[in-house]
Amino acid sequence: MEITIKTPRDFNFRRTVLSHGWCALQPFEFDEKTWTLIRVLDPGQGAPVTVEISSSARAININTSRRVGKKAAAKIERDVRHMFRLDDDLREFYQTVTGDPDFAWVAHEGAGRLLRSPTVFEDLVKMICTTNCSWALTEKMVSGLVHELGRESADGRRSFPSAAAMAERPASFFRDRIRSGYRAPYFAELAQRVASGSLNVEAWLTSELPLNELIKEMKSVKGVGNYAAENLLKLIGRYDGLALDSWTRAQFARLHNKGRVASDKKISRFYSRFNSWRGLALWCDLTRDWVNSENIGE
DNA sequence: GCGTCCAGGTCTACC
DNA sequence: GGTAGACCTGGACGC
Repeated sequence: MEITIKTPRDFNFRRTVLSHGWCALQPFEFDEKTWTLIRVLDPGQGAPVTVEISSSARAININTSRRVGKKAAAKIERDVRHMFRLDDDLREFYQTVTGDPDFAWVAHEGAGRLLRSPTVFEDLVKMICTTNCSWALTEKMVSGLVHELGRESADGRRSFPSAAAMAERPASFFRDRIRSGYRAPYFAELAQRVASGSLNVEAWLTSELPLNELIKEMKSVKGVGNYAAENLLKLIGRYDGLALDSWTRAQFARLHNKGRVASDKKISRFYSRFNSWRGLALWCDLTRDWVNSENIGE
């Protein structure tokens, strides 16, 4: 079964898929030969569905692993729109960067839409998995969660586990089976809070809290510090924070400081001209070469 | 084979 | 409020 979604004029499928590392973290799978993003989605009723997502002229095409009803199809479309940020309005951002010769390419290529998961919960858990470890360990922890606790689609692939599924497991499970180390009690506590309803992380998407209060709420989740909170903010559409980490600092040094370590203040000054869009400007700048000139187009 | 370092940080105790 | 030290894992590296 195929579902087609029209895309905005300034949308770039390839830039969005490769906007950051999420496309390599399960349940996402990226087929670079066919430029197809594959993952399991929970349609809300019945078994999970595997979707293969590709693009054509001004459209995203979704192939589902089985036929689904109207409600499920609508849920899948909502999830894909959410993941690819199709409803994000980046016109102000593009106007801002177009005035700068070194950043005009961002608008020209339609960069700036950061791929996200269908739920804030999934993004939050994954973000904690990226902290203080190698990318290989991040992949190991995330795939462990999917394989141990995800629901199975007909083709054997699995969804990302729900908070309820994770809440059924003790901290020892996350330590011994997921190999998440000191993060294990954090996952157990987070899943309990979300599953019980005492913490509604999905509400962050539409929160009208001032930035500082929203960050404070995010940091009430153990394992979430400045880096994780600022990256989560980017995924809910707020780009004030730079989310500096060892990789972004090294990349900035390479691109803008002749290979020498730059202070965080210097990095902050460099992007300050982009005001509330500075976090997104930084990310686009440092990841520009992730998509080369040969595969920018659709 | 073994020890050390460190990676897309965070938490806590202490000052 | 600022900071030092501890915290898990696993791969890379030097010996």
